[in-house]
Amino acid sequence: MSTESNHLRKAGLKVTLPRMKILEMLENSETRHLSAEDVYKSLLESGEEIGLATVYRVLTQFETAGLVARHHFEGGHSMFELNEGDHHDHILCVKCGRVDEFMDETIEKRQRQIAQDAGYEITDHSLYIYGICPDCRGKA
Amino acid sequence: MSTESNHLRKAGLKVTLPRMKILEMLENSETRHLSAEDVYKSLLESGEEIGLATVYRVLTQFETAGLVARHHFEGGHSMFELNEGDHHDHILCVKCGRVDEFMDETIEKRQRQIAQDAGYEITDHSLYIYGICPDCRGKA
DNA sequence: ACTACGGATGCAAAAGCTTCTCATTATTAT
DNA sequence: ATAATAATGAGAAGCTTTTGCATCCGTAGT
Ligand SMILES: [Mn+2]
Ligand SMILES: [Mn+2]
Ligand SMILES: [Zn+2]
Ligand SMILES: [Zn+2]
Repeated sequence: MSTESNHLRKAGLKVTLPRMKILEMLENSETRHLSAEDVYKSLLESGEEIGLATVYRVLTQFETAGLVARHHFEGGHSMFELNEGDHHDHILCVKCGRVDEFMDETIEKRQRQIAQDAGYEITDHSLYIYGICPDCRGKA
Repeated sequence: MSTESNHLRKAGLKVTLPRMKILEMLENSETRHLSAEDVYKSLLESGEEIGLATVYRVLTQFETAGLVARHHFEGGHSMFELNEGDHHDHILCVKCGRVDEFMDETIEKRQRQIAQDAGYEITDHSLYIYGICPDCRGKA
């Protein structure tokens, strides 16, 4: 029993070839953050004939199961990353699309306080910092 | 010369009826945060025959001119609000869609520090807190 | 006030991303 | 192995947003 099959079973999902391949893709990808299209194309390149609709369905199921996190970076389309349990936020380069991660307990704490002050029961939050990355700052 | 026409002229935009009406709509709307569709429908209801494409074009021009701010709340579509000069972030109710605003200098400061530490030249940021608002917490 | 020009508008078509439909196929429990 | 049930693939459809193009309008100059 591979680790992947166990993850799927634990999530209450049948172990199918598309789900296994997509999970492997997310685990082994160079870039942690992938669009559905990215996953689909990478699978095609590695010879797997998996439909785009299936990629979308499976990623949504993974999200529901807590296996992946979905992000809405600027540009409209969803980006997915493997959920390794640790919450973090993102800082993105507007020139080259690079994505870095960070976690700041001061910010997290202030957010909880702000929600409380406003009378909200907080369920989630998203914080994106946009800028020009070190590599892109050099180039004209 | 109305205030609106001056705003438009100052932004280098011709004073046209659609632009005037859209600007008025943003100024007088009950809810500060509107989608393009919201603006379009409200204009129809008040008897103005303005095309949806024009609403989108004008809102984008207003954004470029700094007259409005565009936000990407969860759900995908863009939301617009009049830019009153003051930066602020948002806390939204996932039940009823209510939107509240806040500004926290501690968070702003930490964001600048995080960008600097990562070597990024910060250009922008977006922070959304999601939760259940005071009104919705009572109801089952 | 009249003209001429360039920009603005409206409509319909198209684009881009995502979801849905449905016939076919694969997985799981027995 | 079989039956019951869920998953898949292909394409159609859905939504928001953008674009092409003919027509219209605002503006600057007369
Ligand atoms: Mn991440
Ligand atoms: Mn606001
Ligand atoms: Zn970069
Ligand atoms: Zn609410």
